[in-house]
Amino acid sequence: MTKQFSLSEVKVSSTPTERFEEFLQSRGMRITRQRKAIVEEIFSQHEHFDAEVLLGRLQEGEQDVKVSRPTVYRTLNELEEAGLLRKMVLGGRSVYEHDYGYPQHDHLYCERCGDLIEFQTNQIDALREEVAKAHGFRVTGHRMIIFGVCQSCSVPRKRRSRPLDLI
Amino acid sequence: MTKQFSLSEVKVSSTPTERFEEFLQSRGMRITRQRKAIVEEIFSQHEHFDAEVLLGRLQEGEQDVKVSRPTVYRTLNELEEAGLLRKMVLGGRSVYEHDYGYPQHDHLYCERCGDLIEFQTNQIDALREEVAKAHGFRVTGHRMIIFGVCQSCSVPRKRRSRPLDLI
DNA sequence: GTTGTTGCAAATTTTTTGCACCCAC
DNA sequence: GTGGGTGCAAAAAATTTGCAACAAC
Repeated sequence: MTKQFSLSEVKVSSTPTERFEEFLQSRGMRITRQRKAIVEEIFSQHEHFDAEVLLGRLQEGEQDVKVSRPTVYRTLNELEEAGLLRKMVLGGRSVYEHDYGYPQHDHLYCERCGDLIEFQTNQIDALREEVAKAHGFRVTGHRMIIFGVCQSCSVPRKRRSRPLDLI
Repeated sequence: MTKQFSLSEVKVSSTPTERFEEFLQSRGMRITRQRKAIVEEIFSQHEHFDAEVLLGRLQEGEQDVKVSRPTVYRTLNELEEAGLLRKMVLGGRSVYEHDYGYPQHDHLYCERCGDLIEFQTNQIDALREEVAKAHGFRVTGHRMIIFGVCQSCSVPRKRRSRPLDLI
């Protein structure tokens, strides 16, 4: 027996693929080989990525399914709508990350090496609600990025008499 | 006497234009009519704007200075570097706001009407430092946007039995 | 068989760049 | 006068779209 639930029971989807397929079905959209390939590629590893990187991963080697650039873009939008991906814009391109089966978090962004580090704190939720209430807003989400320089990038190579940005 | 300080005293700039000119001089860049026109147009009103809107404002009517699109983009970058403007990306385009002589704040963004509302709280600074310290980050700034639906957009036209996103 | 989906090529949108002429210093 | 700045046109980069062929239901 490979499944825990029989067909007549209420199905609680556990994998991103399942959840995406439910989303598609609920909208009368089709489960295609391309969409399957994209979701599986995305959730095969937990990293931040952009459309171009994903396309590269889908096209490298001999894949059984061909996926084009427009389809990648279209499917990324669908996955975002389905609540499986979160999008943010960094340096002019859209960067995605998993937003399913993964705790809510925010980011530290190193302006020097581009590294994106996740952090989590419960303080943001409270703040979010407080602010929203004060303005009569109904919150659907938030995005917070702290910009700066990460530890390894701020290790000085040589002793400097003045910081870089004053030169 | 129109100035409070003599030429030999340390100058404390008060207007955005002055500050930008100091920035330019410190970099060996020139104070041109175009750059002047752009700064003055931007700081003549306190609103969020994007490159296209600004260009429109600079070109409408009979202006004494002609400013082209590339110059607008180049100057916006300079103003950001000078610390006079803050940039954020919303809906695929860069949106700017004043970042000089104006208190630090963040935004509520209405996903329905696109309205951008400023809010301020001292809680974010503390949070920022706390998180940064924990990760060995040197913070240079942050950006926080709360997404949702504003009060006027969430006023129901008719009584609905189910929320929109379930249809 | 219908109707949504895909790939292709082309279009769009936003922003940047090369370069000859121009002007601030 | 000299070197940075500007406008123009063109390029670049990211993303979207029209459409005919295709495939999921």
